[in-house]
Amino acid sequence: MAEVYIRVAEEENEEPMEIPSEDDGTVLLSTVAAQFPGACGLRFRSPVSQCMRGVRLVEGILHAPENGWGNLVYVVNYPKGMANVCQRGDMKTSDLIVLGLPWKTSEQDLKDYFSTFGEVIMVQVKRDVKTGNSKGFGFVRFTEYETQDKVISQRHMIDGRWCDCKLPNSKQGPDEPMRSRKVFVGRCTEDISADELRQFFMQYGEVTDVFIPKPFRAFAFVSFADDQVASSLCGEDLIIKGVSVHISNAEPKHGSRQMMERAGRFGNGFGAQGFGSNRTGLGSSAGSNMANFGNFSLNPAMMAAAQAALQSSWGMMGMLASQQGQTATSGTTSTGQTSSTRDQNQAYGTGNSNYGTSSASLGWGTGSNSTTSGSGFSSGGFGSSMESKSSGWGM
DNA sequence: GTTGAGCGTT
Repeated sequence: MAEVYIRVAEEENEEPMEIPSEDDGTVLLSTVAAQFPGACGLRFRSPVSQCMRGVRLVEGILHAPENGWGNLVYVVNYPKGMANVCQRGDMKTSDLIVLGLPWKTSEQDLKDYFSTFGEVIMVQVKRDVKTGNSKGFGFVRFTEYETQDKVISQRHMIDGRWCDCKLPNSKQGPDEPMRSRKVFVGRCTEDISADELRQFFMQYGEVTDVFIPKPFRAFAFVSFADDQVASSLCGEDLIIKGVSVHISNAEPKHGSRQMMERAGRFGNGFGAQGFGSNRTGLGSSAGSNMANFGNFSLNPAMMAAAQAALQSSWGMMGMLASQQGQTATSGTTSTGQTSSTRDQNQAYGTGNSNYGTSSASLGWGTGSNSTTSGSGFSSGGFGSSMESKSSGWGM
């Protein structure tokens, strides 16, 4: 079957957009989502029953109804609660970090490249102060928010290497609740590509990042725009390309700096000792069921509540934050997928597909509570535990 | 083979 175009619209009566099918007549959900970000499926009104019908979706692939796609208008489905949620961020531009630059790339190169997207107001290549050598990353800022959005949503071939542009850690939503939007995908096989993972998981909600370690290690990470989507999948065994993968919560990445910064803002050295201890939940050490943090302690009731709320350590941080009457902050910075390791020099966009975060300009609820402060917990007792090795919460 | 790179001297 040859490629055809099918008509897709946001609503039944809106003007449809034509999107292409694959050679075999199926349509990729990712193709739909490219035009309708966040889409998780399609439906159409059956000429026979006059009812809305869902289009069959298997692992990211939409299959035509019995008599082909025809001339019907297909309506986009969004994960529940997701329609129209998108655009509420403040539409201001901010610096974007550009990761993966070739050593040789200059600021002029950057400017030349990014100017093809829109007006550039700043570029930087970060260099070693002594040697003047590029550190392999830089920053760029655009005039138009639209441009920024576009640039974030795709990968970039700059001087022969694939680069990712994203919001820098310092700009990442400070008011986001501290819940993980990322899941761990265990038992992956090598033939499951990042591309396929994205297409597959898209059916549950907007996917913002896919990470597959290289070399192959039989697991992956998938990030969603919505933490509820992530947590709803945890514990499930899903079949992808006939492979049963296991979904669990992503543990805090070791050695993440932004979380340590965050933890600092809570006015104490939390991140480390007690809560950090992975897998087992609260690492309340031995003996008493009073977890002791220096001269601050949690009573058993709090511990119980925490235990209960605890799918991942995130719950705990959230709880602690709300104890202080604050919204917890998230340290999420999905590390974008960058293909090669630096020194395998130029694995030029090798097959390994990686994505920058998708456009997801999910507004970080503007303003509101300040993240500083910390009255609640300061107590001088354990600020020092910061350097403990379990202290990375950043994702 | 079940837990990930890299984030800014102002």
